[in-house]
Amino acid sequence: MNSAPGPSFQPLYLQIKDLLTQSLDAGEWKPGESIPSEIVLAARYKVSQGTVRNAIAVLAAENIVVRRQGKGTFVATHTEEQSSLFRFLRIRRADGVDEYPHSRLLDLRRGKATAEVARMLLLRPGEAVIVLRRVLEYSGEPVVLDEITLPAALFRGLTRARYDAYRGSTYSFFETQFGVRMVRADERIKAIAADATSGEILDVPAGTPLLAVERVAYTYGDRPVEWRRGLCTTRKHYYLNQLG
Amino acid sequence: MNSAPGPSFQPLYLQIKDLLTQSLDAGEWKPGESIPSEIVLAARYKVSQGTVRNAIAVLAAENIVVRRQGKGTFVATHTEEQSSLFRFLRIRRADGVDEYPHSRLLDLRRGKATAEVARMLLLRPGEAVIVLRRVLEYSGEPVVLDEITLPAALFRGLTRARYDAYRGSTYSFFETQFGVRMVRADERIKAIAADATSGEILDVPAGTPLLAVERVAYTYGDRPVEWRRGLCTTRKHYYLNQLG
DNA sequence: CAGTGGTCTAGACCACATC
DNA sequence: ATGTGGTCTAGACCACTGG
Repeated sequence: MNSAPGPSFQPLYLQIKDLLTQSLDAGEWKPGESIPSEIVLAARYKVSQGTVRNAIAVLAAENIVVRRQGKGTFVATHTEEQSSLFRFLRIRRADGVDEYPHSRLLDLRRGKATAEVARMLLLRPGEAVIVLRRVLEYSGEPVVLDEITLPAALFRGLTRARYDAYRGSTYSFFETQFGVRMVRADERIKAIAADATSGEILDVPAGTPLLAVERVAYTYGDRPVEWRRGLCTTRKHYYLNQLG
Repeated sequence: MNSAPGPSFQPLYLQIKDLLTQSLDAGEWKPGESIPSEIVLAARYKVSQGTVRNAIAVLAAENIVVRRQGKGTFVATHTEEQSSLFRFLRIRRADGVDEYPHSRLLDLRRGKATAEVARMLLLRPGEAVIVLRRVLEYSGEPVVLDEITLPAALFRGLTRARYDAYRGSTYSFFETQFGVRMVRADERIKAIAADATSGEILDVPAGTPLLAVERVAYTYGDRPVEWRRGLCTTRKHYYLNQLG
């Protein structure tokens, strides 16, 4: 069933991968659900099972889907899977204990995209955004002060009450409540001095060195949908990174 | 040619991968050289070409080898390959220009492993180590102050003169001069204040916030062979990380 | 041209999960 | 027992490299 070379020079399995990605993006299969079996997909796309396997292998390597022997292939989710709980959270306790922090929302406001945010999120300057400020607490102690900027168009109905009512990680919240699934992010880290405001919130003196972590997060198709800046005390915590 | 299940429950291709890793570790093929073709390896190990492909695919995913269509499969190296120039160097210029820094060695001394270093490098406390201090300069400006601790047993003959004489990255130096190839590293990042010494070297006032990046680097078989602590000014630079 | 890795297929069997 | 993904094989052909 080898398709003719055609105008596209992409290998078949990457074309299949793109088709699967489109279906995922369109919501044909939702996070946590299983996608059709390899045999069914092979019939659907008129290719061999091996080619489908190859396509799915790429999606699995990108953490878009998760394969479970004997059960099926599932759309990855931020909701379950402790394994990926720390995929987008690199702050760890210095004493080595694994702890997932509690989030406390400080405020939520609607505003217009600044030039910088508009550039990062590919919005028009002045386009409507939602800005959340929150604190991440480990064992009750404030450690991270986050400012999260979101395109309002994608997060209609996001209110303080809904955020507070949700149990789970932020990306789980975005995924289940707004259908926006984060698949990738870039971070830029600097060291800065705490100012009066952030120092007070994080319970450190002004001037204390903090990690400043700026993040752009992307959904399917490399579309940026979140801009974030976190200030983090590293008195009892550190940022963990694995270089492969 | 399916081998009997045997006492090992590992799939064949992972067993092949381990055999290849052993050969790499033993220096049968050196960095930059090509390994035998898939067909030759399949004959050598009495398995099908597909199984060898699978084994090599894992090694390629771990950046242990590099596959080049039409040419062969090569042992990855820190010496060539601009693509991997920044794999272990995450500090970038804030203005976006790609620049590889120049290294200036401050001093090199021999000493004994402290308890902390011994634990990190799996040495006996007091075992001989070599400690390098150096500055990374971008466009002539000091940006990173590194302290690098190495097990003396693996780096015999490492002298200031040899370090200064070498042209290329540090890991390229280790690889070509001492046969120690880094394949993986863990980093822990904190924000600290510059003290008088580091401030002077990095040309910032004491108290300036700096990134403190601690690294343990590993060679084949997850053996730790380098401990490093870098202090980095983030006035014109940042630490880049990609979360996948 | 020959040799390499890259893709695709078809089929067999294994390991695991579920009923 | 059935269905899933995981492994392994054998063979064909494609795309790229270099003599």
